[in-house]
Amino acid sequence: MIDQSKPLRKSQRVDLKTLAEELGLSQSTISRALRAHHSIPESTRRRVTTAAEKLGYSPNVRARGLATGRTEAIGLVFPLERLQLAQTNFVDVLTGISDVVTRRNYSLLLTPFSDNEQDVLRKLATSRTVDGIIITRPLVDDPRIPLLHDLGIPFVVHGRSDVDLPYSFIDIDNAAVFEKLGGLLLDYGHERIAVLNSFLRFRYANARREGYRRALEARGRVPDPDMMFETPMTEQAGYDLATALLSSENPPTAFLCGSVFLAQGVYRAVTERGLRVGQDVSVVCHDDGLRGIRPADFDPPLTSTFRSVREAGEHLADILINLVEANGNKEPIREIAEVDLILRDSVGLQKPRH
Amino acid sequence: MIDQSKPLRKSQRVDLKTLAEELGLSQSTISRALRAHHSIPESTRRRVTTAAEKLGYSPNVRARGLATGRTEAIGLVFPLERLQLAQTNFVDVLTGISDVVTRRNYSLLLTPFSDNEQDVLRKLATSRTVDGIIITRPLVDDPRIPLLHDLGIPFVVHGRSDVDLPYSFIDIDNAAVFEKLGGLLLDYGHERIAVLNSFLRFRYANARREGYRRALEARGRVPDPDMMFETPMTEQAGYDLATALLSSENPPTAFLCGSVFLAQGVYRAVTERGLRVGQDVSVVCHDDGLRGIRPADFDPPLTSTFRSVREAGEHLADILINLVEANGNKEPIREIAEVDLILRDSVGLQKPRH
DNA sequence: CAATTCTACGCAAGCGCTTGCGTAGCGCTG
DNA sequence: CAGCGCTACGCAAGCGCTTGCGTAGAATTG
Repeated sequence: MIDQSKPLRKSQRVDLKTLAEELGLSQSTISRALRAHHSIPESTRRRVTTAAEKLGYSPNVRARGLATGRTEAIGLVFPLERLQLAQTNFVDVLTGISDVVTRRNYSLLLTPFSDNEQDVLRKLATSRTVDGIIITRPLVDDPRIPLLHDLGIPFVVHGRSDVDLPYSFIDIDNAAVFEKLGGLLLDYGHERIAVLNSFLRFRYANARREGYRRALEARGRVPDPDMMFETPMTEQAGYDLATALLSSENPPTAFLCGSVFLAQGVYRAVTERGLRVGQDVSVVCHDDGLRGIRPADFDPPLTSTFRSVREAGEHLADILINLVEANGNKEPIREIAEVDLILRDSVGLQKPRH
Repeated sequence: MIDQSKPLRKSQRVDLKTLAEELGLSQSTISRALRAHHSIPESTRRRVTTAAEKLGYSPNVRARGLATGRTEAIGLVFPLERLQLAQTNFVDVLTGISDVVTRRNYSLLLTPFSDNEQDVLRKLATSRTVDGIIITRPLVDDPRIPLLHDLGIPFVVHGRSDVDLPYSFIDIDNAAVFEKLGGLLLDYGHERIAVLNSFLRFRYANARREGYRRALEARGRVPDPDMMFETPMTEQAGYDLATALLSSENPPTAFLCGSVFLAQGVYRAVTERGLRVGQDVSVVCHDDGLRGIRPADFDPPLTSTFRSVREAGEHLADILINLVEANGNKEPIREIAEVDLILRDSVGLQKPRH
């Protein structure tokens, strides 16, 4: 344990001044050398960087932030329960964000809230803790967007909102999701389709409903309000609903689910009643590509639309950081990704009723 | 949309100076008033706070941080894959941490790394981005601990390491976990017990092995190296291993699993072979109390030791923040929590072999 | 070789906040 | 009413960094 090779005197705070004295240069030169300013010749630059390395110098981000107005950190604001719930796509989004943030040498400030989101956002923005903000799951008409817009901080939304402001978002074509999924079931002859959607206050759920309506309309039909449900996107909810519906007097022959978790619950209910998915009952859903739950592994494999929410996370972070670094000289980014409909074995022709 | 009640001129940066001019006071007074310094009378304090509220002032954390040396943020450093994997207790720990951090008005800096953890830690500490650091899953002899210790930044470890330094940690008695679990199986007469442990480089896995050894020893027996496994803590790993073992010529009659995921896999393997857990094969595990996977809901309910890893997370954050606020005038906190052994129905007497 | 242009670096003013020290002006006391 | 201690506040020096502007001295030019 006798190790004299330790390069730095322990916990002696080493700052620019120290470095400057050590090298007989001014702070400005050191600073510029470290930031690779062009006015500094390669030779001294190297001298500086090696000295910095040796002394274990790394700039005080608070001071730098004060001077530059930049933090090199972005914030992710979300309701705490999205972390608490087991069945959520949040962690997958987080993973994507986290990945890019790390790669681009930024920091990620996790900012959960319980009930006072507006305050949290306002404080995060005005305290200049972060350079930009990501928010998720926008409502149909989301007040956070005008708020952040007024606050003048770069932000990007995972999903969009029907707000007439120039903000950045990425989204998938949620109307297309339910239009494709619904259309498939209709084309297979299903007449009673249970639609398990999320809560309509969320823009994406709303769009999905509209997409389903279009699928019906294109085939000369109209929605049956009794078959449209707003429900949490959990296995249990799917199970409960499916169980109830299947034992009703006029049970659905197909289920259109907003998430894999719902579909999972529906599978369980169907199986439990001795029925067979894909034969007696058809099931489809939208798949976010979550870790650990893959439609292809269902029995039978589950037909679904697909778009990786983790990639969405990566994208969000990239867009936001670009926005930040462009310093406001950048048009809002608005991306609507296509979804793929992947046919597997969970859909069959509607059987004649007996 | 004609709303003249908007309280603040949009995005005009409002700082201490602005406030000071607005109120005809000095910056110092404003600052002290906002921090509720005793030399400021209640009356002016109120005047200041209401003005601050009205103008939407919140202090620039970078500047404050520079002046005070505090960030009011803590960092969580972890390998990125702990987020990527579906089966991990990491998100539960994170949830606990996140909860407390929010409650105590701190920020949480998520700092994943891919391969250069030491650098990340060093940079995080010396750049003064955070006031303290949480690290997880220590090795038997973990180099991060001396590093952080030398760096002189407050930190706390989730789990402990056999390093002779005064650092803070919380842990469970992992030896007791496998001693209890193993003892139970032994007392039920099992002779061939497959032990599915994590990798021994981790201190906790090591301690567990030792605990199991003690359980054996107390009953006059010695470990069978062929029955001790180091494996990822996933369902698939549990399934694969159990499948292989059950079809070997001298199959185990019991499985001691390090995690619920492993146990889940073992259940699947057992069931698939037409055997019955609790009758033909016994299974026990340690349960971290993860979201969405509860031993009590297994079929049959799974006997396990229990300690909530989410509470551990809460605890970690609390301890670290206390440490930070004590400013180094605080002895290291070392807590080793008890685990409860909860008997359910997954253990039966060893059947006589036929 | 004087005039000019670079090259390589230094000065010093912030960034927005905290805080040790100082000081008017007030009400008391004796 | 001089002397005193408070009360309520202001001054100004940082915290560690960035950056616009300035300037020696070397290199280049005609």
